[in-house]
Amino acid sequence: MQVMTGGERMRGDVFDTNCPSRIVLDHVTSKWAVLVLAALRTGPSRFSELRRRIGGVSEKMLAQTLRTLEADGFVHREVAPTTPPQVTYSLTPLGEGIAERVTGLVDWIADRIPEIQDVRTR
Amino acid sequence: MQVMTGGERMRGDVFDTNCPSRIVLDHVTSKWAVLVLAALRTGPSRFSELRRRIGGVSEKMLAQTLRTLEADGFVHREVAPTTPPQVTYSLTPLGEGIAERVTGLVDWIADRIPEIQDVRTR
DNA sequence: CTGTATCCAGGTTGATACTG
DNA sequence: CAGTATCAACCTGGATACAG
Repeated sequence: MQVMTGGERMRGDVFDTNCPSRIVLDHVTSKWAVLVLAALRTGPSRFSELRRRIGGVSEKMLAQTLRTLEADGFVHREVAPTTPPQVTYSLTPLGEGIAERVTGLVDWIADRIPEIQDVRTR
Repeated sequence: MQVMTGGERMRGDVFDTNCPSRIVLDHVTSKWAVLVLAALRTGPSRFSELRRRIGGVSEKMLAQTLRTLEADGFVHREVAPTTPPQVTYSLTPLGEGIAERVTGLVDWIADRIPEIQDVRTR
């Protein structure tokens, strides 16, 4: 935790490293969140189904990612009171918006990978 | 480093955690890269000027971030052969594209912070 | 099935000191 | 001015075991 000692930077914009926008940005661009958002764009999904579709994710990280996205209002969690319990995750309207943009950014980059690789070799 | 043991996931899309797009996404959405891109959108800037404008960044992290962005082709580094040396950083055309989109994403999120905070308190 | 708790290795960060 | 080198501290993430 870093303390602002003076009034040197009090704007609420992107230059404030700990502004809410930056925190949410980190959430939605995190390693697994990108994949969760992409997976949920095709429709609601259960925990174990997500775990299967997103290869390599641990239970801990999937649960953590889903909790964060839920807290931010991007993902809806629906528990069916059965035994064993069934939990279904889906995108909220807000979640669909962010999912579209995040995957859009990934796709924009993907389209330019040839150019980027080109620079790297030069 | 994780090894793919089978052919279970060979697509080149977003579901491949280590695909080039994801790597570049991590670069440009990293803590300091977002701020560097935002700072450079207003025009070329020198090392120490960037350090002043982006409060809290260490020399090491600024240098590291700039080297990564340069390697990806988003930032151009111009050295004037004077003493003391003058190094000027600027966005490449590719860099302007990504800067626009990254800050756009941050702004999109910023616009919805009220909604998000609303969910958090509920 | 859907998680939570714990532990630990590895990577990332930042302070500091130093160089050309 | 514009960095690089070094090192300790922190944090993240994954494996494992366990619980409701």
